[in-house]
Amino acid sequence: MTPALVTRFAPSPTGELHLGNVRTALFNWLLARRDGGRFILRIEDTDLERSRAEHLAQLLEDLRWLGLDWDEGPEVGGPAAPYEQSGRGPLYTAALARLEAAGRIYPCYCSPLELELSRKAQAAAGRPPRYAGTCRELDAAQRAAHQAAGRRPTLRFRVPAGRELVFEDLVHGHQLFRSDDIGDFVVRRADGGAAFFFSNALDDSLMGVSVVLRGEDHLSNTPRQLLLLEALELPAPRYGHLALLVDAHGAPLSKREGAVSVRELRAQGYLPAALLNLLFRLGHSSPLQGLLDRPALARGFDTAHLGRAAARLDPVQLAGWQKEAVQALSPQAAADWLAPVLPAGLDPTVRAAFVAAVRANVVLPADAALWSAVVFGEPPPPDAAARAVLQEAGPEFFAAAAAASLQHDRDWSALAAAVKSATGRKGPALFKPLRCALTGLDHGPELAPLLRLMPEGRVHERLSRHAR
RNA sequence: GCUCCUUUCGUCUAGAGGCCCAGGACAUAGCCCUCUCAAGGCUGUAACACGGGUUCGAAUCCCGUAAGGAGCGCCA
Repeated sequence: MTPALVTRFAPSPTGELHLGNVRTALFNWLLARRDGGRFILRIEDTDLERSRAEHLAQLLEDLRWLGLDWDEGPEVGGPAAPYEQSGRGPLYTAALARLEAAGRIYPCYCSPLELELSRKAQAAAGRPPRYAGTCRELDAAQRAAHQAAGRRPTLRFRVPAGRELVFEDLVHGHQLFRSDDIGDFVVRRADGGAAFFFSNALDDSLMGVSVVLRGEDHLSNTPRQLLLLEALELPAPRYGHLALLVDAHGAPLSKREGAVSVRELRAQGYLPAALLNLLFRLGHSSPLQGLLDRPALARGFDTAHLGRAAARLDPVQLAGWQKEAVQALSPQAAADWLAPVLPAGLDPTVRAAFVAAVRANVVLPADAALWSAVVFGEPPPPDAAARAVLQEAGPEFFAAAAAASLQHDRDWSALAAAVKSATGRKGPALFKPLRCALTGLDHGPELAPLLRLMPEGRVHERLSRHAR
């Protein structure tokens, strides 16, 4: 039997989840779901300084909102618990002891300042800024002297010389790196905490992760992790390095580009389906067209179709998927989605009618808020285009319209017919001024359903305003 | 600086030597529908970074160049 496919998402709770991370999570999730495998959520909170409990809570909530559920991880547990690295110290200590016994690591007493200076000197000499190996061959007496001086050492991995590290990347194919290009790296910090390369690779192996889809920024670090796992005699997962996501201007995604955090997008009213469908096609292609639900996305996911070039996050494409997602909402879901911008305590039947009338014109709830104001409250003052139309029609037109509206309140076709016979206007010359007077805009959803929902007398009031 | 990665319409991408004077989606333009807008339908504009090879034949293979990115951290 083939071993089950196990993927994972391993964020660190140091900030808000952004679309780049979500895409990584999504791809791993899709892969597991497609193959009936397991999806693990592991929290890399070894940086106590920056990891925050509220970030973790938000992270879990954001993932659940998106529908990316995990089979093992925080709040659900699993055979490899705990799933927060902050609770896995003993595992790291044990693995470090094995490396120590095998002579694969050594204490390094260099201070951050010394290392910084060393890197600068190397850069100035045109050499790669790598660890110089200062503490590599210290004898017992030298170590004792450093200890006596009160220095707290880091532990470094002794990178073997002359090795070629080879692996098959799921995205980039055959990869070859030379160990001679890699300096001895830190596996345990001076404060006793496990370093990223170490804990990350160890946990993947310990948790039985079989495929790791991660950002391309880890590609050239992969040989270190391979070396580590080899020294530990642990199996390595297969890696696939995803091209990075860049912002609308082609610059790397960063915190300063505000609108990419999931929380913000959610607050603006973007739907999970829109985000998921956009991300599914960023750096991944599929012959499948149109809006797909999560099971369909999973069925259509294929690592063979992961792209190698950086993908640009285009707000216009996001809006496109959002439109599709809005159109695909059930009437009830659409009503729930728009509820926050509608008057409180609105009759459910009225609410449903309003949502049905307006939804084709709505991308975000803020768009519906405008029509809500038009129907249930006070519309914004006419814009320039509407003012021009109002002026062209003139007060006599609206006097006739206002008079007609007394007989035909909230009945659009009857009202229009009456105004038509009273004024002789027809077509756009008839409808446009009425629309502008009623809504303040020269465009928008069909008027008939909108008028039916308005309070009694409101139509007359708005038409009268322009009768002078 | 060194190592590695990347480069097809505005954007996301298809394309794994002839099926490609390059296909789809979003955006955009026009038309239809229509009281307007949106939605929907139809039609159109628009791309192989550049230069050399290899080959009967290259978007696809090789080599350079350019541009962008990543890594080389006691950050994850």
